[in-house]
Amino acid sequence: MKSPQIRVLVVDDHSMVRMGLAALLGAEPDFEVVAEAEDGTQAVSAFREHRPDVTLMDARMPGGSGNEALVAIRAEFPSARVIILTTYDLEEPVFEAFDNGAAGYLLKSIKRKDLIAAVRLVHEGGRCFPLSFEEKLTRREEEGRLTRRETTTLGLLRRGLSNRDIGTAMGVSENTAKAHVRAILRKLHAADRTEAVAAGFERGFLKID
Amino acid sequence: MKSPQIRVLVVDDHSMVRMGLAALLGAEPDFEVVAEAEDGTQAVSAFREHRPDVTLMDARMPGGSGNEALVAIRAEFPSARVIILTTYDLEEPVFEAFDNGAAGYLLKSIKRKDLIAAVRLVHEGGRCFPLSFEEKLTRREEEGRLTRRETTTLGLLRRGLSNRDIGTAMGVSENTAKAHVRAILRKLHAADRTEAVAAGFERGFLKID
DNA sequence: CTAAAAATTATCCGTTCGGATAATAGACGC
DNA sequence: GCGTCTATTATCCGAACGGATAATTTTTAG
Repeated sequence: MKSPQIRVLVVDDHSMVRMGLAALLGAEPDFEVVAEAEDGTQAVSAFREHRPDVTLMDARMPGGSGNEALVAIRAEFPSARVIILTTYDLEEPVFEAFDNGAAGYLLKSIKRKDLIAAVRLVHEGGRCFPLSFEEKLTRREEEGRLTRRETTTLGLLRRGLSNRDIGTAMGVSENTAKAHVRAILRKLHAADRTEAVAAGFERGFLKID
Repeated sequence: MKSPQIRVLVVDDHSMVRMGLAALLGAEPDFEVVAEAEDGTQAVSAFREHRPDVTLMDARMPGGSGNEALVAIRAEFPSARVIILTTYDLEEPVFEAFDNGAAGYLLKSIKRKDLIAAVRLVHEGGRCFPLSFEEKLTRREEEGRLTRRETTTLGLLRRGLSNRDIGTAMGVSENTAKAHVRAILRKLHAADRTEAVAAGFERGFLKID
């Protein structure tokens, strides 16, 4: 081992993805997968034990999202470099990863060459986010993100609740619920609550299951 | 090669999944990954050339779903044994795979041991579908599947169209559109069009992107 | 060919929605 | 302390929605 190794932690609930990543990265002589984890809890433990240079972590896992594990790891190790991996390019999870101090965000469809380059870049202190990310951040600032109450409201809209029932469920008046719904429609550019829920899924505010 | 090899074709747009599957299957002495493909078109070509015993194919790929490739392959090779792989257990894609003659349907979260067993089972002529599949099939028969027009209508609901606009878009009257919407609400057990769209995503009738 | 399923249209009616508008109060940051 | 953001509430009103019901035509399947 004369050249400095890049020590990588791989976190994904799918063993086939973990093995694939290990195979992809292992082909590079200066890469070393020092540990694997199946969920967020294991990820934090594994990070503590191995202190990897770079962590590749799936955005969605049973028992805590990748973003939760990211927060936990960076709370304990502020200099941790974590790249979030995802299947779909939904903007909300990217924003969360960015806000939580991720070093990068990559689609699982990335080609081997680009993956290697991204890990090297992050190892050297760089960050890698989608090309279209800047403009999305800009638009997010212009239009505003959904507030806590609006996020709750969107979750109730999805369940088919009327404004009245949303008010009851949230302990506020029907008029307040209506105000939240209108704010959602405006921010998501939706014509009605139905399109808002669809946009919620498309942009990652709402998740299946 | 004294023992008969099980020749496998792996189809997935993610190279890390292809490599992972190859690694998982390659560990078995009587398994051989004879080809890989990145999309449906390549899958059909690869099948023609290699005639694998079992094909493992991702349900969703750019340029044609796994189900489309499944139909194409089985039209040409009716005895083809194809297992559809998917990340989420959405019922509609499972139904499609079943209807199109898939030999099985597996979640990507499957453990190595179970994957091996499933491929062996399929190679021997068996079929593997989720345990909960029977009852879902039953419920599907009771409640009826969405018709072609209803599926179209659901896609327009998602876009935020009113009944009137749905009628215009489909070249029918507003009353007809309303009838389709009501049929959708009944079949999906949705209180309103908003919950119907959410159910559409959750059950795989609607897809992100 | 015939029975079942799908597609089409319509009316009535009470409920809900969404736009426009405005005001008050608490929290947070600088 | 002061402005911004969030949360809350309210009213008015036309448009849209969803339930109930029923009939006709077209298509599909056996």
